[in-house]
Amino acid sequence: MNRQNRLLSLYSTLLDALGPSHWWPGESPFEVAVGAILTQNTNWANVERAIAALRRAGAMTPAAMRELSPEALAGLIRPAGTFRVKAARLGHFLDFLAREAGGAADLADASLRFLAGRELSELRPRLLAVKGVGPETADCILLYALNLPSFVVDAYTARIMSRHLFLPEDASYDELQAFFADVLPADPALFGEFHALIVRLGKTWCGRTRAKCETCPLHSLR
DNA sequence: TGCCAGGCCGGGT
DNA sequence: ACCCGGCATGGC
Repeated sequence: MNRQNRLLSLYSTLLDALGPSHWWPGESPFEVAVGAILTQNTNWANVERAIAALRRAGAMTPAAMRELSPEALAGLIRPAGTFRVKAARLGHFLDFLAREAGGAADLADASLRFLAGRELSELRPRLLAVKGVGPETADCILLYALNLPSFVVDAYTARIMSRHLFLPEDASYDELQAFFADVLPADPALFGEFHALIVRLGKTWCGRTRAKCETCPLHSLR
């Protein structure tokens, strides 16, 4: 079986076992992007507390968040962990948005409409140039906030590909991304659902240790 | 009680 | 081009 068929077969197995994902959880493109930064190396349950605090403070638009002092922003996102680092990273992302926006009106709502219609090949390098936005965060923003077909790779992807499809454990981000993107149709809905399924599988069965490996829905595929 | 979670950066080899 | 320590909360 070729790579495309193996990946599509993996995809249907996951979809059958877990059902559709309804991802990324978020009320707006801006909130999705904020969540992508907050979830770096962090449990999503803690990110939700931080997002709730930002909403309560009325800070879930670029303009409103920019009004906060770094200390105030850090205080609101404290439950997400590494909060001083993440407050600075959100600040850099807000600066990026302000540079890309056409005017103040663009920053007043959470739609990020002013980024719609850009080319993926132009936008990705610009996001990667933002301090605190690495490849996974950039791809999450591109895919889930802006609906552009950029395949997202994370720790679960690396583990699952190495354990179930025998890719090298030390495969790089770009290699893993190309493994999917080179053979799958560049469809944001497919990319989004595929990554969501991988994370949901990973949370339950594919942690750093192999404790639950035996009961994984993919175990029979090996 | 440690270990872990949907990474990334900066400084050192 | 890698390798590593730091960042930090809350759950199991």
